[in-house]
Amino acid sequence: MSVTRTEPRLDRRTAILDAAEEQFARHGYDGVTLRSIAKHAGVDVALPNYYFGPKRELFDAVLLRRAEILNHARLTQLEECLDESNRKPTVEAIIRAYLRPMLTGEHVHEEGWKNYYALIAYVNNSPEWGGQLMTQFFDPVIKRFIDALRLALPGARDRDLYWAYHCLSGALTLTFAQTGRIDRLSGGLCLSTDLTDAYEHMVKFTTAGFSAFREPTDEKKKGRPPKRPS
Amino acid sequence: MSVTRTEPRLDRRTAILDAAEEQFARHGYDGVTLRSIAKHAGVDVALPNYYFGPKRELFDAVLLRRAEILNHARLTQLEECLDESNRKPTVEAIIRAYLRPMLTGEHVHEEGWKNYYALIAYVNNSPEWGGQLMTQFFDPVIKRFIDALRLALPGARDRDLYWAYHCLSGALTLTFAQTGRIDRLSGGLCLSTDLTDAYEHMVKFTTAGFSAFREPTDEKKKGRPPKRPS
DNA sequence: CTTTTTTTTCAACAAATGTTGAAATTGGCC
DNA sequence: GGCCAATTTCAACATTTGTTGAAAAAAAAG
Repeated sequence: MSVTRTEPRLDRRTAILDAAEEQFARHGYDGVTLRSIAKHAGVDVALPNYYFGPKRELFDAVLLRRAEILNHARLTQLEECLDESNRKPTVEAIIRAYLRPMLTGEHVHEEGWKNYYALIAYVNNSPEWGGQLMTQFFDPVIKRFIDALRLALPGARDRDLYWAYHCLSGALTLTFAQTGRIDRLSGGLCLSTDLTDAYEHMVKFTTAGFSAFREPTDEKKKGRPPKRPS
Repeated sequence: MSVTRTEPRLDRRTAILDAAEEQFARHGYDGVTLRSIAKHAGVDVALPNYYFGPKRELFDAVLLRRAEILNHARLTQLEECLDESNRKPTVEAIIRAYLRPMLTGEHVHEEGWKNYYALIAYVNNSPEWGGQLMTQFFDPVIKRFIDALRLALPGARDRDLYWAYHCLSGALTLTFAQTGRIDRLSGGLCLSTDLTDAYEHMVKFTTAGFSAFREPTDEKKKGRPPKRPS
């Protein structure tokens, strides 16, 4: 029952998690077999089942492992940003707090974390699990960021903030999907592996995007006078 | 060799394509079996192979079927926008030309097209095929849009435009993934199925995002915000 | 040491997978 | 009708899949 001592069984366990993380991120849930995971982890086929039960629960375990760490890192950045600004944060500062842990954090060059982020990109865009899993693992923290954005954009409607976050989330996850598309499209001018470059551009783009909702515009103002009594 | 008359063989063929489209969009390439496709199409298991060859070529056929139509619709909108503006288009007009066919076009309520868009969302974020397939099917048209954006943002660097398009693409594909996440996150305030609402918000967000690159900021000049002349 | 518990291996299971070749059916054309 | 080609069905194939139970090995405990 020792805690600090490196228990040998954990080596196999984390090896399985690491291998599963990489495989799931690369090929998706159905594109991966337990046998390939076991082979990459250097263990027997039956071992994943011994530790994690059925395949689906192994998938959840992979997702859960780093979720808390990421959430904690984001919340730390957010509170720091709120404190420094005396609870009057700028939009850019909030977005940087949100993106920094993933794009310029300390573990940004660790292969394991990159695989994890790619996996999140897969999950976020998956019609099967996107809604359920992202809500379960990340939305509590996202709500905190929305709260902060309300402070930075007092005029904006909630609906606008949610849609804006939707855009931010889509851009971020596409970045981590690491498809290499932007490399080809730009003829090598942009590198999908250059996360620092991606970070600066995404900050600028999404900050402007959020700020566009600073004051709510009349929704239906396309040549027809609004019928709403206001 | 008649053209207009509905040839009976085409019924089975398109039934297979429709079923494959829906299944692939919902579960991804590896999450779908030829048997489930055949069952949904109401045909024998061997028929997909007869028409399209191996599974992977059926997948490509699904992707290809509507790609040209979508590309054509987008180019039409773009040229219209360029003509109307005397080759001095606004950013917003270009973005609307890009999004309109998918979000407010005539076939926006056809189930087949919605499935197709969800499939593109899947492909765009897939590390396996994202780079290859999106480049092959869509990037020629995207380059035309980048050209137009250069007209609208003469001061922007090309690298900025590519990254900005990257953000737009990520937001758009997440919209079509139809995960329902924004519904839960917003507590029902936003509906992922309300494409008109998504359209207006994405236009506003991404227009501001692109416009943020109107003048290139000095890359390494953190403490000095540039003064916009206006 | 012995005993007990935990971990790992091994072999095998039933079910499901993509694919194929031959047979059966259909439809068009003389 | 008969003939030919295109289409569809059927049955089966060799693999591969996730999972399991028992045996073996390793580790921990006494």
